[in-house]
Amino acid sequence: MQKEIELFKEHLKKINLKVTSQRLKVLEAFLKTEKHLSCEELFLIVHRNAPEVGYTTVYRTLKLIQKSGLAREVDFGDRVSRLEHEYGHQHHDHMVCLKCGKFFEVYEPEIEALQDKLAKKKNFTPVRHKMEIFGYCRECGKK
Amino acid sequence: MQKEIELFKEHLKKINLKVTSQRLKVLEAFLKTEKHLSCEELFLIVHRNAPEVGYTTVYRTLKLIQKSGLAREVDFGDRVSRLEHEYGHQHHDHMVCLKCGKFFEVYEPEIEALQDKLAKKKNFTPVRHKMEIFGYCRECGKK
DNA sequence: ATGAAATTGAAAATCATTTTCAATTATACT
DNA sequence: AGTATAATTGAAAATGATTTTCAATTTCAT
Ligand SMILES: [Mn+2]
Ligand SMILES: [Mn+2]
Ligand SMILES: [Zn+2]
Ligand SMILES: [Zn+2]
Repeated sequence: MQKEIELFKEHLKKINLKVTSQRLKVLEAFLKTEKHLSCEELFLIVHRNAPEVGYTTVYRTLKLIQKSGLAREVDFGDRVSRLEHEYGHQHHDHMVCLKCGKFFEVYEPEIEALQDKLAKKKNFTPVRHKMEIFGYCRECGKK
Repeated sequence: MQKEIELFKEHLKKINLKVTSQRLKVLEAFLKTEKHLSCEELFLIVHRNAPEVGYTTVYRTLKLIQKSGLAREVDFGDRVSRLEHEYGHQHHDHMVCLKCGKFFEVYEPEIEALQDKLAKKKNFTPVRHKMEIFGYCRECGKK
């Protein structure tokens, strides 16, 4: 976790932003929680131990965490932004159950390779992609 | 276009909803515009010829158009819901340029097949999926 | 220590979308 | 054709996530 905190501080320095206790508290709460967190969920976690940190600051800090490369946004189509760990985590995509809402992380190297190939064929320089398969999980699929 | 209108009317009948001039006006505007339209964009188009149709009705009708199978929602990550034609159109995914915002429709059968295979492997029953590749288009990629 | 520049949190604003509700309209059934 | 009933309508208000505003506070290079 120290490595991540250092990377975050470096990122702040690089863009002339200041290291504040609020920002560190938000970052640490994010790092300790290995989940796909919405801003609100993270605010509630931070708020428990540090009620002095405002909602707005959590929002703003989450943007910084993303930009520092420690997190990426995931979008399950419900119009709520969620963050997942990026640093030290392999890229992956998701399958989302339309009934119970559970989701599963998936990674298929063959698909990843074909995506790059497809982009190249179209003279497109890929930066990132998003793939979500919606359907019914093992339990919910049994009708 | 008549075929689509018939399908829409059938869908309404099936769920005991009424055929109204407002709904037909919204549908026709959608069918005539082969674009990835947001609700607001479609409202403006409808409004030109039929200022009596309200914003809310456009929203509500778009939901019906989706449910009738004539359109599907696309999500380019900007928190705005857009609809594209579904009926008579092959499924496809998108590549979105991070610089100029242009997007391209892509279809790669090998990827589609692997997605299904992946789902099956996880005992997941796929219903639909979404794949977007973000990056730089041919023009913007040249720096 | 000092001061310029950045940060903060509360409240207000924004923006897409959804809900509410009283007035209007479509449709099934005389 | 007339009527009853349930659905529909549009304007306005509500919602909910996110963003902006701003005066007070804090950081950090000097
Ligand atoms: Mn994940
Ligand atoms: Mn498309
Ligand atoms: Zn499920
Ligand atoms: Zn471009």
